[in-house]
Amino acid sequence: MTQFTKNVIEIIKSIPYGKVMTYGQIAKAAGSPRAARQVVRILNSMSEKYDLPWHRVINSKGEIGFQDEEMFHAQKSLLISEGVEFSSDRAISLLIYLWDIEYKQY
DNA sequence: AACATGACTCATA
DNA sequence: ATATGAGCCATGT
Repeated sequence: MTQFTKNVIEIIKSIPYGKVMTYGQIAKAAGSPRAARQVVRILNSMSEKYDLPWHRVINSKGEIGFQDEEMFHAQKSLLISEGVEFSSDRAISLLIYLWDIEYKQY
């Protein structure tokens, strides 16, 4: 396991209930600013094994990234159950997204 | 035009 | 079988 992967897993696990982070932000915080795609891959292949709160990870536009309808609804349901509000079909509300913007200060 | 993002996809170890 | 790096490429800034 690379250090980057460890960091990514740790960071995703640290996302609080009802909050979200973006792929790119996780990559940056894990030490590899342009590795958003690797974060995607890690989520895809390791979410179950490492018990990650995968539903709290979204794209840089504040939207759910899934194309697959089934997965899209699964993620949306989980977020709604945590009190996350949506401003449109795919995008979460600014209020929740602010946490990610704050995180970018670090 | 250059650069950033990305629930991709593939080859390799 | 799992983990990793990298390439393709559309979309948007």
